[in-house]
Amino acid sequence: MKKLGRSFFHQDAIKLARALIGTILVHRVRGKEYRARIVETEAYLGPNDLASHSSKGRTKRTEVMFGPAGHAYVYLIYGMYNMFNIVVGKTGKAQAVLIRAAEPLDEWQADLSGPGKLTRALKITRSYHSMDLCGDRLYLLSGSRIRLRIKRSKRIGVEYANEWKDKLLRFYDADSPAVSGNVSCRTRPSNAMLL
DNA sequence: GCGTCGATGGCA
DNA sequence: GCCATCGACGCG
Repeated sequence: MKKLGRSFFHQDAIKLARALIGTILVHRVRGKEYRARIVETEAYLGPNDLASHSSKGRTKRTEVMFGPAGHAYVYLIYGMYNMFNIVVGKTGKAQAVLIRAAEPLDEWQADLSGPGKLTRALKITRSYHSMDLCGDRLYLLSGSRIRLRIKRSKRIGVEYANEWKDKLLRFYDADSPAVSGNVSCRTRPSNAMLL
């Protein structure tokens, strides 16, 4: 498994949202290392995409999305949840991929089956906003993609986005119990436990 | 197993 | 006054 570098993140948001499924998110903090396999993402395509925060234009919060790829876009939603996104695509296109769900790896037990639950368990807070993901603190590793079945659907929670609300920009591992809204992830052991 | 609803704070 | 959410509650 190789650390994913800058050029990986320069790909278009749709390609990348798909390519990120099965990769490993690594967070090193206070002497510990948390690793999780990403199983669900959403692509946000830039200022034309009414579901994307970059459609509001450049603000203090969205500024990082207009910069180079491979940085974190983290924001607070509903007063209590942090959303973790990766800035992707060509510089200035203001595209991002939201990381929505993952499976914990190693001996670590956690419920990462939703974007708010994922950041809470992985301890990704707003202090990570604009962090370079090509560093040593929070980064990605290529994962195994054999027998990977990726499905797509409309994005979650963007009903306000007019003609953009139904576009198939959510990607998920069809065989993962940790995909958000999947009831079986609460009644059945995770893939990691079955080994 | 479902639908509904309240929490809670930054942002435009 | 919105929200790229979650979890608790009531139902029958």
